[in-house]
Amino acid sequence: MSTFTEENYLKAIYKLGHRGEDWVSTNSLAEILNTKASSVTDMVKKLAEKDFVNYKPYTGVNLTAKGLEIAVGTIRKHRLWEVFLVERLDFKWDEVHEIAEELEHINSDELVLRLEKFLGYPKYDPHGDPIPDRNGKVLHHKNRVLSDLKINEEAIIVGVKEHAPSFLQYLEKHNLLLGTRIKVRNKFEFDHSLVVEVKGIENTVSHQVAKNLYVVNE
Amino acid sequence: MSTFTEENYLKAIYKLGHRGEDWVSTNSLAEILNTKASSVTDMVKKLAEKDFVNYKPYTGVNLTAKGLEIAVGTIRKHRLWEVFLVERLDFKWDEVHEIAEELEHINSDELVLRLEKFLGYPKYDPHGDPIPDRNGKVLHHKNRVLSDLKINEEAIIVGVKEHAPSFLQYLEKHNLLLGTRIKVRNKFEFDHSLVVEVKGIENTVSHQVAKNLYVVNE
DNA sequence: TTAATTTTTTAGACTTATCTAAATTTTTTA
DNA sequence: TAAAAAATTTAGATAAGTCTAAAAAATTAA
Ligand SMILES: [Mn+2]
Ligand SMILES: [Mn+2]
Ligand SMILES: [Mn+2]
Ligand SMILES: [Mn+2]
Repeated sequence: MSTFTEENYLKAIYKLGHRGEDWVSTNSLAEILNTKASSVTDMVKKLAEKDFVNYKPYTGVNLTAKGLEIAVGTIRKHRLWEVFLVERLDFKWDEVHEIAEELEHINSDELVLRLEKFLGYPKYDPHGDPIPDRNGKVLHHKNRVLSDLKINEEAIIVGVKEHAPSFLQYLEKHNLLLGTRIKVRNKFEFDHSLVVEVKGIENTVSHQVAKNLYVVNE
Repeated sequence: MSTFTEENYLKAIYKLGHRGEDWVSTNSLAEILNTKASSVTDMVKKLAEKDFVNYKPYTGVNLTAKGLEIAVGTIRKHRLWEVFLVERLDFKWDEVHEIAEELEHINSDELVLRLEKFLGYPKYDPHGDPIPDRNGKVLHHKNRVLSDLKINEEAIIVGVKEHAPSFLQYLEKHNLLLGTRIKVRNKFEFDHSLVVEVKGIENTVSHQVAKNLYVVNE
């Protein structure tokens, strides 16, 4: 069994671990968990004690198989609940993250399985993030972002890298929702902004926005 | 704001307070909260500090308006989630209590309102218990139990006083689900058991069962 | 390659919720 | 109404998770 706090630490380690480095630093964890480095050191020692992480002093931590299972399971619950909130309770995609942060810690395997069935076995959450299956398998294929596209390339928006409500609201206002087909009309060297065509209308998009939108061709 | 633990204490005080006494004792709380009397004493002092309860040493506690609001709000959430689990996720009525014990602590007013709407504003939970409305109003009218009926009286089962899964499973096996019309055919002085007619079939029911089934005439 | 800076850990303290054992108060019994 | 029993509170500890301040280690810069 794992607590609310432990699940949040494991999830954070998972997310940082997938940003490239194989050892996640104390400081980076402290930052995304809104806590202090000294608290993180204490906590990761306890997680190592329970065999959820490997901990090397002054180097960092990474997940054991046991820790990975909990982290992915928690993310699976988070994303399934987000689908429920948006598709069944009519929440907007920028309103669900905080609530899902609580719901993800409800522990009942049966509940998750039935929720998943009720929702029709969704593959992605409202932000385009893949939902791990019951065995912990996760699809990973969102490698390109809008700013990677060349002039005249066409693509479809499939996800967001940044999840801040303000960003999601911006996308909604500018018709840049998931599933939208876009074409790059122009790119500017100066500030890396680009002009995209959305439903026949041209729009200027900043680099800040373009690098946070996942796209696929066709 | 109130924590998981505080909400459980307030809910317990509410339930015990509605069993007659105006002051709820330390020991009775310790029993239903599966904790020790000394822990309860510590906790109720903190609750009094926050103005959730009135506390009189050696006498007991009762809820303030603030405490009552939290208690009823928590019960409201619990029962709405139970409806969701049974009606939407196809859980059986004896499987939902433990999960609802966790879900009831998710704090988002918006979530509760939308869940209630999604469920079609149910008035009762799967065990026949009334769901408090958004203003904290609760319907209370389950005064009679099966054992109160006289011979030849007819009634409909509308709720259970005991919520143990084993009792609920017993009722299911014996066709004594909510909404069932029954008629008392005989009553035995000796052990207070009674014979009831259910869908044309006669069944013997123990006093233990009969006193835990809420009924209404007509 | 020493000095300065940054990162990480340790030490000691605090809060919440719990426990056991002992003390105190209330209730019951004789 | 005094003694016995039961209920309740207090005292002192513990575990989880957090903090600040200080020490130690690692990294970067001169
Ligand atoms: Mn989210
Ligand atoms: Mn999401
Ligand atoms: Mn219940
Ligand atoms: Mn119920």
